[in-house]
Amino acid sequence: MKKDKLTLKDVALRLGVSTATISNAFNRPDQLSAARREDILAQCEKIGYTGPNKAAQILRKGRSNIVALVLADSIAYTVSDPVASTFIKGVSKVLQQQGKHLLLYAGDSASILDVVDFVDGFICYGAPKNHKLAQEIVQQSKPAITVDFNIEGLPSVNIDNEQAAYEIANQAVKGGDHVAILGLRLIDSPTTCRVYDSPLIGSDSSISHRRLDGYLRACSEKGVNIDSDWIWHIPESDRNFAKQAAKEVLHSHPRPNTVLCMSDIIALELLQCALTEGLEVPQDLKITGFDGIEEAERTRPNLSTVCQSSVQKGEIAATALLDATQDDTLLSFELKLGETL
Amino acid sequence: MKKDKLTLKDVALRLGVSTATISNAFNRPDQLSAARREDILAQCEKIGYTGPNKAAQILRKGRSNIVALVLADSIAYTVSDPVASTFIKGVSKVLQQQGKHLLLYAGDSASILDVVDFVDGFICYGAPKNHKLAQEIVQQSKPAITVDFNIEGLPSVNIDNEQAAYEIANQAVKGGDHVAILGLRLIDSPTTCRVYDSPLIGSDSSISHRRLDGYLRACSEKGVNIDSDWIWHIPESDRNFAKQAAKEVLHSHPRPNTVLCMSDIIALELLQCALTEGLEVPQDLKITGFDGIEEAERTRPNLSTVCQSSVQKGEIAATALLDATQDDTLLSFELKLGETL
DNA sequence: ATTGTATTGTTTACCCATACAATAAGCTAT
DNA sequence: ATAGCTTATTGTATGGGTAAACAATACAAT
Repeated sequence: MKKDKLTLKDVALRLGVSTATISNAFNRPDQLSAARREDILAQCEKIGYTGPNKAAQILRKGRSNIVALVLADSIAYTVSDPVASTFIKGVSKVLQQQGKHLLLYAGDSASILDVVDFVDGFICYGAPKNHKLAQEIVQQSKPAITVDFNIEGLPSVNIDNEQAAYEIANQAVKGGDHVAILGLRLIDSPTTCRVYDSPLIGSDSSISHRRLDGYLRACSEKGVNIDSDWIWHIPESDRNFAKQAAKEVLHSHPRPNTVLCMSDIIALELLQCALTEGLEVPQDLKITGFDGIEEAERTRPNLSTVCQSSVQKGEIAATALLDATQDDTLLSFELKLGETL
Repeated sequence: MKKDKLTLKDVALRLGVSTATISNAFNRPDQLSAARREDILAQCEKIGYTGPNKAAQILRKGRSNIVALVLADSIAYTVSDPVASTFIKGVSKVLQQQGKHLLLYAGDSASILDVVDFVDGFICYGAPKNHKLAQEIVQQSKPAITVDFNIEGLPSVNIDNEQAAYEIANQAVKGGDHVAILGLRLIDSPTTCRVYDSPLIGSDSSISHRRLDGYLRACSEKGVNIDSDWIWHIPESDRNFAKQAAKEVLHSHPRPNTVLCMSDIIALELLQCALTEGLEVPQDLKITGFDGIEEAERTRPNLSTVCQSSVQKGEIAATALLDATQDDTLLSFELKLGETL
């Protein structure tokens, strides 16, 4: 079934040429005559040598063609998140075109040390749960790029979250409305809860902060005040957490008539809860989402939300990484005004 | 920001011990005294040596802690498929527990040659589009395991698709019903179409064949005949392809009153089309799915389907791979009788 | 004092290939 | 024929580390 793998040396011996020549035949066509090169490749094919050992190449060349995608959370969580998996889609498309491979790296891992020596670069999607991880990545000399968050020293790809949140809130909120916000990762709590006076987590540039700022700016302009009692914290964009928050909002007194949600998943859960409880949307309750996932278009009523192209984000991020771009990229977004307003 | 990376040799020189000792301090605690080991590790920490270079370790040890997950299709497609991404969830959970890393590998790639030298093993999820790929993997001496398909020479993880299909069909089909089947990857066509007399693709053990066999057995037992005109081919479990097939079925004459779908995605598209067209489910149309995805529980009416735990499948596959299990694993399934029957 | 046995640390060969300098061969111009 | 220049090929140092064989030391038992 399997003979012990041939090495470059074996082959060189067998063909009576130097190892350098075999290596050149595979890697640097300009270093030898075309005739000999073809001859060598043909012979290799015949004896079953499929090319230089990749592990050795990684060591010698210092390049593996592997790009690590560092996710905000666990892999398990990420692949089931429609926004994140769409992002991966974009990334993988570009990587495949460029002959690169994709290593998924959980953002709650202890350290990147066990891959940093061989991966060609890092794409960091969303602030890793483990802050140390982000720090480690900055320290490295490997190319790296961040998406949906910023960290001093690395280029980033993002939309203007503050502006996007402002614009959608602007569409949703009317003077005199009673507004609640269902936020993502606002405070340091593993469970869904109202924010109250808890200190906000994450840097000021985190997307949640930016979105919150945008929401508040829009409300403020309409003369609507939002007390932190009416801001909910949801630990991750998970349906169950979202559902719990949704129920709390709907059962709170007085019930808000407008709810700004920091993700479509959250908004859809809220929508479903509201319908189940017999509320009329948008008459009794206006809802906005964020992201523009496909599912949000299929619901009845369909969701009003901020659409950003996660696929494009992935493509841009991967391209920028491979090109070693140093500048931040600001992507566009657009509002989708659906039937929940 | 970054000093040139320290090597084991540098450190050995600096600490005045041999490289082997430093290596042992990191890898084989039993090879030196605890005191010295701690001293060395402390010193390393102090001078900023974080441990042996992983690229070199991969070459020398012949092990990388990277497992390649070879997907049936492109990565882009796979991550957006609920079944596949749930599977990844299971795989990644186990790998992370074991300190392994996950490399996503597209099943339509040209070859595995560019990773085979360094990955520790392969998990093949669904028959790769590129048949050569599967062949290559069998040829390797690396551990490998297949999921949702079989290939001579590799252990597999699967459910009894024939029996599962038989049982759900058995619940759905009554004597005198007019039954259609919406099948997945049955023939060699890139578009949705009726099967007619086209030759079936894939081996006899492919899940689609097994499911088809199960459906037909159940129908046959009820005295229901299904002509191949009433079997549709859908090239992949994609919503658009599914929708197209759904429409064709609903507009065909005479319209079937029972449709057996080889995936929940297909079934849900059919359900939505049917409702949109004003049909009553299940009065006018009975529908069965396959897989048991979450979304199928949330629809109204919710779907009758075969539930298999993709997470578990992933866990089992990863575990079996790491344990180098050689036996096939047959997982259980269960019927969920929802409101579409 | 001598031998035997653990324990600890070092030497050395090896993992597999690539980059670069050096050599050899072929050719032109004088 | 010789110097000078290309082009094709090879020798060798290097990438960073590990495993197995080996040497050295410490200590107990004889």
